[in-house]
Amino acid sequence: MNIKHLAKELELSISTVSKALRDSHEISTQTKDRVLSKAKELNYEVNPFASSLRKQKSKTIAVVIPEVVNDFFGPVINGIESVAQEKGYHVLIYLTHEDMQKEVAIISLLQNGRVDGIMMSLSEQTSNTSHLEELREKDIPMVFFDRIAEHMSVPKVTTDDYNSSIRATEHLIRNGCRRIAFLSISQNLSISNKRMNGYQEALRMHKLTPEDKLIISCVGNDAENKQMIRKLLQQKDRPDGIFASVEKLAIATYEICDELKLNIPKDVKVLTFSNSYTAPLLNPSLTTITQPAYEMGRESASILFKLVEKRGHNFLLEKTVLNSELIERNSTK
Amino acid sequence: MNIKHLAKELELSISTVSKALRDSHEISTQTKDRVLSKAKELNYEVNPFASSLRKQKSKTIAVVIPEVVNDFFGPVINGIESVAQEKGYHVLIYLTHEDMQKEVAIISLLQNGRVDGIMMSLSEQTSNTSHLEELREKDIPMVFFDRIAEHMSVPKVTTDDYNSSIRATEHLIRNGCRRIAFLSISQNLSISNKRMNGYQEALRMHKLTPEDKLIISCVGNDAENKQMIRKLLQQKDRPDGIFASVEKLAIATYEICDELKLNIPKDVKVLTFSNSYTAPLLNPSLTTITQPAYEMGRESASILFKLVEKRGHNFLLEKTVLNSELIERNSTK
DNA sequence: TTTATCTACTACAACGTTTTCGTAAGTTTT
DNA sequence: AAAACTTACGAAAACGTTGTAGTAGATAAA
Repeated sequence: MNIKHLAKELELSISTVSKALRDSHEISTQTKDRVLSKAKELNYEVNPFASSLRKQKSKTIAVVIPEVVNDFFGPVINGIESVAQEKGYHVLIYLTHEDMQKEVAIISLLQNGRVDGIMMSLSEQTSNTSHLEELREKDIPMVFFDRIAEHMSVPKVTTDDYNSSIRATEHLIRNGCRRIAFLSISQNLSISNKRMNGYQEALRMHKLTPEDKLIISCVGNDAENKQMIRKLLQQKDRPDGIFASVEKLAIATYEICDELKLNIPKDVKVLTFSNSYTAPLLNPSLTTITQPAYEMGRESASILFKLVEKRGHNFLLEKTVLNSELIERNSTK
Repeated sequence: MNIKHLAKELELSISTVSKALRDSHEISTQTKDRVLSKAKELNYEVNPFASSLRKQKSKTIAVVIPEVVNDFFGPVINGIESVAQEKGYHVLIYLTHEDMQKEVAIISLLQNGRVDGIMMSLSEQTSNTSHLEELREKDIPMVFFDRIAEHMSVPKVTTDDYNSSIRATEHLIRNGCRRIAFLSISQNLSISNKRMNGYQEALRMHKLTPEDKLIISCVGNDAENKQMIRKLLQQKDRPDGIFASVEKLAIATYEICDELKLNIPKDVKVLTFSNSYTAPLLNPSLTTITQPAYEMGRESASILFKLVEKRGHNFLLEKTVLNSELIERNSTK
């Protein structure tokens, strides 16, 4: 079933049918009705490739993210997908698995017009962005969210990582912590640095001197990270507070505390960025900084569609910052 | 940059260039080398729409699932994506949000050849499958996973829901439960029914009579479901064991127990199907039946690709069953 | 030497749309 | 009544590939 067949059935030209289907003013109402009903009868559907080829538009966007097994990216995708569904767009998903090589390969797949726009969140390992600059030259609209490339002139949607980290650190200080460790992930990642800067600033504001050895760079696999946390907590002058920059490090901390028979929050208070809905049910319930993940997906997708639908909107090159929420629970009591 | 331009630069015909790019034996090695290096130099990439239009293949599959904010579908997508990446396929994602109307709309989008194959898991609300039969007629390869349509002759990948439910129920009985409630989701869903049947069979095997009022159908929203669980646990002859068929109902149960000051596992033991990695950290740690989600994604994607790549493989119309694991923790001690 | 077989290329017709440019009627304006 | 416009349609040229069929020229077989 193609438009040619449909046209023959209707004894009309292909052009007329095409125009009728797209509700052109050049076609009379009766003809449109005839065409539409015949199309439904034969259940004709336009061929997306022919259409995309001709119009040079794919009605598709790509979402490039590190992983999906994660309480943050899940709701983000949800938000993106909901906007896409409203706008009649399709969503391709690509996972980098925190691997820069994979990220480069994926970006190179997207150079050829397969998608009208790209939403992305960088991998932990991404240390330079030349692959993205290259994409930039092809003029494919793009939006960064959460894990952004700070220096690129592309719209960015983030949360208030710096400020919420200050608030979180102050919360720990207020609840009695004096030696607070920070579990960081990649130093490539803007969010990791922002969060760390907030942590350090809060310490300074409260006359506590930031110590380098209290900043643990957890860039390895799960087992390696756990070993670093174990070492940290086995020291004689172990920290009395732990600020994890991502959820998986807080989970690891819980496991290590269990192993070392350290009581949370008595021996050490724990707090993390997390969107897990099981945080309130953990033992003890976990204090979190929770990001508006769904809204972030919706917001960044909306920006992308504005960019896609009318080019040259350079005034959109701003940064959108959404606020995270500090939810105090028993792990910092 | 298209193949025409590239051909002109090389002073070759379009056909020659096309064949050289696709490593045809008709082209000499020197010419191939020239073409490849020139293509790289001008960074030419083949237009996917022209190619798909001509070849009637999209190198794309669709994944249609109820939601993504969920510890089960996350790893499944991961598995699917990893196979797709190996095979050079693209992955479109569509969320039904457990809404049959949306599912129908999405399926109708996929009728037109946009994808070479479809992987799907039904929505809770899907009560009939006529929209899928229609798709079946178009001869688009399809694989069901987890939430399958039992009666359709399409390859299906599931876990051993019936058997693992028997094991889980027996575990509760062995640990002293005599009045075990089952929290079911949609009665449309094969998995829900299988799980319930396993539960009932285990009761019978142990001479416990299944009671209808101990089967709670949680088909509403979160608040409604909680209300049903609250009512269940407020009865004078409340159950001493709860078997939740999905994780969200176990979480709700935890919350209600907290509210009603009921101790898990002393007052009531709780067990659920779940893939949450925080289950061991909950208060108390949660006994789960854990499905091999990642493997399920990989397995079903592999089957789909076999179907896509060589049609007529009707011997693949089997059902693949993977085994879930019962992980005993403190909520059933 | 003639005929058959390769080798390495090219021309061209699809694939199914969309859109520009015509153009016959019919309608309105002068 | 001629000129100018509208209305409703159709022809045909893209969009960028791929694969079939064809063809020179070279080599091998008869």
